[in-house]
Amino acid sequence: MTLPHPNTDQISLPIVLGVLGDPTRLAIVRYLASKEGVALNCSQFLDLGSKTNLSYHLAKLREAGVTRAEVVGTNRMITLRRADLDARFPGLLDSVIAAAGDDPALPAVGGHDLEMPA
Amino acid sequence: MTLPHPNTDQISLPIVLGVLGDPTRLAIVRYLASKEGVALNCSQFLDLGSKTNLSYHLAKLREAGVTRAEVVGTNRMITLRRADLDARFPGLLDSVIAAAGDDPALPAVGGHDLEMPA
DNA sequence: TCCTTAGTTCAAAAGTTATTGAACAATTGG
DNA sequence: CCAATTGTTCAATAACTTTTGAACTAAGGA
Repeated sequence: MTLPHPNTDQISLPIVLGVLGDPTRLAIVRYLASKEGVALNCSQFLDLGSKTNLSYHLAKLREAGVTRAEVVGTNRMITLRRADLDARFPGLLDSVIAAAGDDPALPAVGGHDLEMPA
Repeated sequence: MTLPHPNTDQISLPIVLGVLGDPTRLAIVRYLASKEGVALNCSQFLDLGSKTNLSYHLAKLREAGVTRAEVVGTNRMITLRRADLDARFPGLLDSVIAAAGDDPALPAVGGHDLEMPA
């Protein structure tokens, strides 16, 4: 009952960039980064799309090696693979997240501000 | 006879990431970065695809704001918009180029090594 | 056991992107 | 002017991506 993830050395730059080049997925990553250390389940992201659609986007992120999904009961607890991404592409994730933080055109999760925890 | 380019403030993060999430375009950017300061014309990239196909990819890069194309006679002299990208997304281009430099799976231009000028 | 919750899978539809060749335009040099 | 060079545009096609709803699985609680 574990989901498939690429090893760190299998993470591919063009695939990661392509996966992040979608506003919904960028919003997911941005939100995960703002809640680093906290594992979130899929329903936290329902603002960004339908359940089916999120399942699709979260699978893309997982298969690209951007996120990790752990099965806990009926939940998938999702985290950013920050250490793996930093090891493979130093500075990339930070600059993407910083750039995304400045962008008012990107969708956001919840009504809640990204900086303040609920 | 000038080609359309976005202003610096119109450069969009998801569009830039999406555009860089293609091996051919990543190779173009990597090669431009290795020849920074030098303006290249399209035929320098013919290793990466047909003339038509390169015209397509170079247009994508230009429209995303990643490159600048200046019309000089029948040539388009192409440069990286490094200063604009650095201003808009600090650190992003550097980390992408550094990561791409490590990746043996990416296509390369010419037989020539990226580090040594011809 | 039955119901609910969480999420996946499947197939279809819609939309987008990449690649190709043929035709075209603009400039340069003879 | 004529031909060569450089690159674009167009239409077609192929391939991929995104989105949807309906059906499904698996775990947990009453």
